[in-house]
Amino acid sequence: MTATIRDVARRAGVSIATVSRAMRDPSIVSAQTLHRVQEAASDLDYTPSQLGRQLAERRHAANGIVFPDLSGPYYAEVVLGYEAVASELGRAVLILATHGRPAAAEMVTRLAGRCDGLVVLGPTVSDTVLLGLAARGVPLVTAARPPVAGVDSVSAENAGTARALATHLADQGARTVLFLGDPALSSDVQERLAGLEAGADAAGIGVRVLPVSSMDEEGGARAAEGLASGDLPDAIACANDELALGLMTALRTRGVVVPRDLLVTGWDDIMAARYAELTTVRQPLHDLGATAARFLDDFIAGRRSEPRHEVLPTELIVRSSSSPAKGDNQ
Amino acid sequence: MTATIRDVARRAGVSIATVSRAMRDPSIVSAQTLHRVQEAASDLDYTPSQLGRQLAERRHAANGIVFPDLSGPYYAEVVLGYEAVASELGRAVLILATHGRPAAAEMVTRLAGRCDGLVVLGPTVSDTVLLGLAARGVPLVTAARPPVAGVDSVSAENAGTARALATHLADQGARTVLFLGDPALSSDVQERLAGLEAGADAAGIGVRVLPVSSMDEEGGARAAEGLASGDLPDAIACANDELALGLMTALRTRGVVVPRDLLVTGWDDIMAARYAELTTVRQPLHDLGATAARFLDDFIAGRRSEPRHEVLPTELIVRSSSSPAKGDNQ
DNA sequence: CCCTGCTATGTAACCGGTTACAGAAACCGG
DNA sequence: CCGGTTTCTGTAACCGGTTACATAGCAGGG
Repeated sequence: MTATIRDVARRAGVSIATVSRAMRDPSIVSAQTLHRVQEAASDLDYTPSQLGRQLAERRHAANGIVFPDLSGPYYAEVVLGYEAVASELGRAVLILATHGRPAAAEMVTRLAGRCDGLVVLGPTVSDTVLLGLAARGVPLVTAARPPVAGVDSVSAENAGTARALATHLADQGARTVLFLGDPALSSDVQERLAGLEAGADAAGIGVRVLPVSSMDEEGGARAAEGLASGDLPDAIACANDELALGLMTALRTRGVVVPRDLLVTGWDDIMAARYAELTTVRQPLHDLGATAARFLDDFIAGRRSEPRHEVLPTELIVRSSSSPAKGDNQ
Repeated sequence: MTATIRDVARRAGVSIATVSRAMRDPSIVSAQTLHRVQEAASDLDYTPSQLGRQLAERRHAANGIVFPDLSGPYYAEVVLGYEAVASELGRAVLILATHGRPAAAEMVTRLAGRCDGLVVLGPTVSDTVLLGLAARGVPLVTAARPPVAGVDSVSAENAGTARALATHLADQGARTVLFLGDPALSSDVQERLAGLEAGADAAGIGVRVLPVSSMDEEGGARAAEGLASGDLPDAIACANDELALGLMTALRTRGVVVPRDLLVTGWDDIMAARYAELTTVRQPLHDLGATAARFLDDFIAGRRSEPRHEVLPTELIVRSSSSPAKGDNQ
């Protein structure tokens, strides 16, 4: 068995209190005692038990982060930004992927019992669950999902850039735009659609909506199959890049040439979008996670006043999928 | 303050032992008592403290996973596979990204104190650190790095598929192959190079090695600049996809046409490789993580006998970057 | 020389659970 | 009606730390 503080105390001929003090703050122990304790500790290869410490201090020194998935580049990058800041602040990071499981609520609640605070990303659990946690006093920050009353949130701007996207498509000569994605699925999608519609209205062009079975390449490919060849829109704005990529690939096999026959845009600016020459919107993913981590830390440390809701800026990236003029290069 | 087991016991008029029993195994408590305890617990909104429980049970019910980074799709996918299995086994997952920081060893050691076991991926900490942890009795599994004596490991096959890759390049008519990547950087790279050389030898073609400054797109782009225009090899085999993608993009701006002038291959089969039509090698990333999680669990549960070293199969994916015949489609 | 104040240390009460052990109550067959 | 089980519950000792409070020793000022 591994050595405990009592073993060290016995060996050094001091009390456990002294050992504890020597470990946490060497300056409050006499030089001689310190030396004896350190000797005993290293002899026994002693490492203070984090559990004992945490129980006594009544803090976990850990934060949790909950996300739907990690297979896309999206959440991975957010998690990474989060981890970078959290570990800098000396907190461990617990992750939980919900994968749309129905037991998600229970899993999140259990997770909340293991950490000092939680960041919840995207469509993972219902607002009810979050309100329940907040009521129990669990420090909470949401990211990439609609703000919940009284809970800090961080998200990326949607409507404004979507509006700019509509303007861009109109500038490229599009008269009819199809929005590919299910607004019911997430508030981000809703906001993107709303912005797109606003921009389209202003430019005097029309927007139709086509829901998808899933927000991945497969969903995009399926949507492509469903499009009537005779009646293609001028442009298809997809709710994310994966949809757009799947769509473009499927369209190509049908002989539709992008952007000549049809403009296509995505959202997220994942790495593959660059190589597919896909026009898209870049989000500050890393920052999203990092900001969430800082908000959470402020909250835990009691430095927050009112709930904050930060919206980070996004950027339209025009590539050749929506802009024949851009040629084949970026 | 949140309710403790003693509050519940007092309210239900029973001892804390009874409350504990009622919470963990309702069947060993009389129906009447159970009801009273449950009532009291729900009145007080009682949730057992994980910390108290963990200390008493002397287990964390959590595993850690250490990786260099999460920005590429590589580790993200492995982590995800790991998380899926671990959470199924009822264990929380703690993550730690080392980012090549020198303090990594200390961070890993601290992490080890918070979980029942650890999976260590790739170039994160030295073998010495791992041996130290193993000696302290920390259950350990390594993945995507060379096996350490006495420690379970999981990795993906390198040499065999690299050999197949060399054969493929020779079949495509390449006489000279340049390997792009620094073998000193990781054992995976070493093995890939060794396999490539073996295959090239067998096919009677030559291999040169060009180290890179970094294993990302930037590194690939820099390497492209360094190539003498007059003296291009027939093929460039890159140590990973990002290098290959960066290289191809840079070559294109120089007017070099792939695959007409030069064949290029990567390794990993990240999503962007598909869109760039890059020949590459697919690794079972999700499986890598999942297998590591199972190994670790077996170890912790005491079900292991001898250290195991599993090598998962990989698959050569030929696309048009190395195969003019493939045309522009996959 | 005594009193005061400071430093270094020990004692013991936590933190919030689990569980070995023991005792009480109820139930059983003979 | 009695001894032996079985079932349920309580007592108390952990798990491994932190820390409030008490105390001893010692230096310094009056």
